[in-house]
Amino acid sequence: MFALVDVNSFYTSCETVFRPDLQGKPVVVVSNNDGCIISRSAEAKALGIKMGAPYFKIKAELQRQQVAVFSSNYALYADLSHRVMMTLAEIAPAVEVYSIDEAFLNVSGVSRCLSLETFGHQIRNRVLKHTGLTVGVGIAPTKTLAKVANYAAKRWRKTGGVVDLSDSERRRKLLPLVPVHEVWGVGRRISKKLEMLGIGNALQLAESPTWIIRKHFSVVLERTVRELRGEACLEPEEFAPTKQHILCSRSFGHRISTYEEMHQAVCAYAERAAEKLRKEKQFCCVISVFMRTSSHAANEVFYDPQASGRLAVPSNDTRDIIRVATNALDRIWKDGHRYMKAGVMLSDFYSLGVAQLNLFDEYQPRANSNELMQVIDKLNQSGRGTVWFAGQGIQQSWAMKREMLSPGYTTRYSDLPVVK
DNA sequence: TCTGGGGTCCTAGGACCC
DNA sequence: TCTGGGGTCCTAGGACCC
Repeated sequence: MFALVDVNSFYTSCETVFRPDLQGKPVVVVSNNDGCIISRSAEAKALGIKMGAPYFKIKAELQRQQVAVFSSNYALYADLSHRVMMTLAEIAPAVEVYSIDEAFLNVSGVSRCLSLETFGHQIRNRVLKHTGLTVGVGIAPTKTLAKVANYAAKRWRKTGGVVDLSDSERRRKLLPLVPVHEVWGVGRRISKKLEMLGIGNALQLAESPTWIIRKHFSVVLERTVRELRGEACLEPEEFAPTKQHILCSRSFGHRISTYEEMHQAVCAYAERAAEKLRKEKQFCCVISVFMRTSSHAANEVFYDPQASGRLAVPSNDTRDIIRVATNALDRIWKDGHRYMKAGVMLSDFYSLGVAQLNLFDEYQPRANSNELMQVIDKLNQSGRGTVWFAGQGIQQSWAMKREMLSPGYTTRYSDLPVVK
């Protein structure tokens, strides 16, 4: 039995926890670079503000409606997320963190002690008390059904934020009320196709013959259908699987047209990617770099090249990653464009000890690499950027825009809230 | 002027092997 | 008239998730 717990309007809720004056008011959070809307409070949703709307297009309207706007403050969200997950870990037998604001709990066996619904309310109360955040809880025998239950818990007030779908009769009543595009794993394209086949709600999807699904779609949707019927296809995951790729990419605060600036950005992203790689305790062989101009600029040529390079020996040393990344950049750089974004991707990972050394390898791993990287990571641990490689520059005129950033309430001493 | 940043999995098609 | 049968690996692209 699974419980899916997720925080209501996570990013905006994080902001209002520290701004009680904004509770009950329309609040939104915009993406990196103050690009588009990525989180809305219930009041903002009620005003009809759309998810993903470009901020610059609706700025005037937001002002008129007196909507509070915040730049993304990931340091804050990550910290509150961690607190939520720790709280869940105290109550539940097993917690699988699924995203920054969601976790699947394995609640098998709980019903022997107390009703699952009661358990759901205990979770809500505890998280609210510890973090000031409100969660929804959906309980069911499969992950997909737990998602459906969670949707219902949010959608209908009278549920009190907890829905238990362990009873199959209750599922038969609820599933027809759930539009097919709200089902986990059914996105825009698939829901459109399903609707053309006359499948409009979750019950109709659950009752579709498997061969029809396989004829028109892939095994992924077949699994979804089985899960909706109550047949578990997705296991609880005890350990987070190791990543296949690590990507660091950003849009720039303004368009870049000089090689120097691009070189700095690629160095900075390579450095950050290497840091993530070390955090995963992995080593990589392949480093790719991409950059692109705006796809929205109608009268400019769209240019989005990509190049990659390979290390002979797997490494997670920032110096190796930067060397290959800048080398790849040199192969794709072209003057005369206004670039809006770039990124560095790492792939082909190896764990410590399993790397295959090249028989004729003349590059031996760098001496003391491990120790040096450890020192750097430790220095940068609290508040990024204590030490860095020269390549990424000091000024960083291209750095992303975050003009409405809230304080680091829980991650920075100087920003601690003061009670007067 | 101005449109995020991460990830996953699956499939099809091509190159290549015997 | 007519050209096997079975694989693997890689890549690009498409779908989805948050």
